[in-house]
Amino acid sequence: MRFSEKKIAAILRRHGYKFTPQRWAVIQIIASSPDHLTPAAIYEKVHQEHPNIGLVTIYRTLDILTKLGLICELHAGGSCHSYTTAALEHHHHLICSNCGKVVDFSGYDLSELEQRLSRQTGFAIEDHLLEFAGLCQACQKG
Amino acid sequence: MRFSEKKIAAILRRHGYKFTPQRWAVIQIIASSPDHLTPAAIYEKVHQEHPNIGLVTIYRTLDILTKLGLICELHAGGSCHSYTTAALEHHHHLICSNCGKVVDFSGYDLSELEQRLSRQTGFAIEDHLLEFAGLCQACQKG
DNA sequence: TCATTAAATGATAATATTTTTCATTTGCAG
DNA sequence: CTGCAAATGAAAAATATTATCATTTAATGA
Repeated sequence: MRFSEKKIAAILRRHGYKFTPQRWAVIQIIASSPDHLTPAAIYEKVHQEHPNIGLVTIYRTLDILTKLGLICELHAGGSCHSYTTAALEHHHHLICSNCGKVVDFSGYDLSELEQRLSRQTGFAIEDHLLEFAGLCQACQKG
Repeated sequence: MRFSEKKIAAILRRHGYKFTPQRWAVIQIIASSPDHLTPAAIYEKVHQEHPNIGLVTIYRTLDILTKLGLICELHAGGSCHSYTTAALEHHHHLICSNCGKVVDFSGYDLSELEQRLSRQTGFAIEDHLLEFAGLCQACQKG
């Protein structure tokens, strides 16, 4: 588990959010899954342990956690609203288009390109998205 | 206009699709817009000139055009199901998160990184997604 | 520890988005 | 021109997302 309960609680509180069992449950489910999950899938999994939790809470929680950078939204590989746990440092993703497995990678620096684009286009670049999709080793054999 | 009617017709037919006025209308609307459009927005615009066209046809057409590479789906900048016209060569996107304007850029080669990742992870990489988001020059002033 | 309060929750309903189905129409190959 | 497979439009079904609001709860400070 990448994040301790205490750390998560602190991060939430620092930003004015409360640390609730529902939010903790969502984080745990996402962090313990090697692949990416849709809101519905997260709901189902969380629901097993916390039968009272509502889907709406899942949506609200996902919004907050994304904003805080505790989870990441994925886009490549045909998964438009799926979430995976966030690493502590800036990173990018490699996604299996068959089983959904997510591998983080970092150490690839886009800032030079970003500066070039900024200079050429006048854009004030705020964010970027870099994802690779393909078949993981296991799925290639299948 | 990047694509001539003849060229589009040929591409569609070559892949076993018919060249219909509806499809042509969708392509024209997307190609003539500097920003990216959601299916609903495309529907509205197309609907003005072709009042009989249905939203379903828009969805079906977008699927096909995406598959053929004639249009691109965008993801960054909070636009999850928006489309923009495709350039002929491989390229990436820079998107204004305020007005939605899309600027293509090319000449940035990710194949080295792709090979490195492939080697390190065993993935058979098939595709990638690289998008930048920020404020365009005009929107920075506003 | 306990009372207070603002934030969060769950239930429900409303909205928005996307897909299915199917009868009818149409592009286009022969 | 004709026949046929493919495409369309309309309606409905299925999904996904957001809004509303009464109730509950986490966190603060006495």
